[in-house]
Amino acid sequence: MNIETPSDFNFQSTISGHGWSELLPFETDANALTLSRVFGSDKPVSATLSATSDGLNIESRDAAALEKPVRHILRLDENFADFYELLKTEKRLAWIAENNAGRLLRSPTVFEDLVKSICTTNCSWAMTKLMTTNLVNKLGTRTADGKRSFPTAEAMANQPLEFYKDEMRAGYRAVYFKELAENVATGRLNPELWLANDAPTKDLKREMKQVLGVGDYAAENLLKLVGRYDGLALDSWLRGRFYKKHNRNVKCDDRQIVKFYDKFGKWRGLVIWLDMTEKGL
DNA sequence: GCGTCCAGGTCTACC
DNA sequence: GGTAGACCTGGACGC
Repeated sequence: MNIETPSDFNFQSTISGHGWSELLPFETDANALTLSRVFGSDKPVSATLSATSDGLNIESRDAAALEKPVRHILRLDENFADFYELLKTEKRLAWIAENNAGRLLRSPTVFEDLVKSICTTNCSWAMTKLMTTNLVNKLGTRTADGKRSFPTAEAMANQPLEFYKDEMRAGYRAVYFKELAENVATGRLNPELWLANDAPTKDLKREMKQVLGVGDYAAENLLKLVGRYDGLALDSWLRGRFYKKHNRNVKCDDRQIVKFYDKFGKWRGLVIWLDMTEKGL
């Protein structure tokens, strides 16, 4: 099944724009230039996405039902015209609009992005991949072709604390996942509402930080994934890249980094991410 | 082989 | 509101 995509959509840029495509149930095929994953959990179905000359192909036994979640994860309905217009003020960032970069791959649910964001905190990327791989492979629903879905909050809530320590290898984060899953499964917390929340970003960020394990970095990363880019989501990796690219490889205060990107206003979080991930750095 | 450090931070106690 | 110290894990590194 083929679906239309915006004229400024770049499939490869979207799936390789950040590390999410490396985390199960996402899988990429560098040779075939495809993105695959299992959608849904009650009746999980596998799909493989690839760019075509006039849009995007969804290869799945239930492709029609997947158009909405596919549009969501690839941000096909998000408008980046203002962002590309703003970038015209800075010649060195022209490559972003030229490559139609900026759409950051996200999960079908905010819950999945929330769990994964916590998995990125205070550990190497290898550990993040290990934790998410363990979670999906040990708790996800298996499809007919042997793939696994991302587990539901209910499935996670049913697991004892030991699962997160001994099976997922989440260490001290175990209590975070257990509590989060129970809160979502019982309806005390509904992260999906953050997508349509029209409160000021600072208020939404404060709400996100109510979740145990979510601090400034994780909250600002989540804000980007729900379409708000005014937080920088500074972490050690991003700081290191900034020092190298813009400060002669010398450490500096976060306030200097914030000041550097302040002129990009509500898009500053996206600008710093793209600036720091520019090829050749 | 062993010890130390650190990585895509956060929480709590304390001031 | 700002800061110090603790916190799981596993890979990299030096010895």
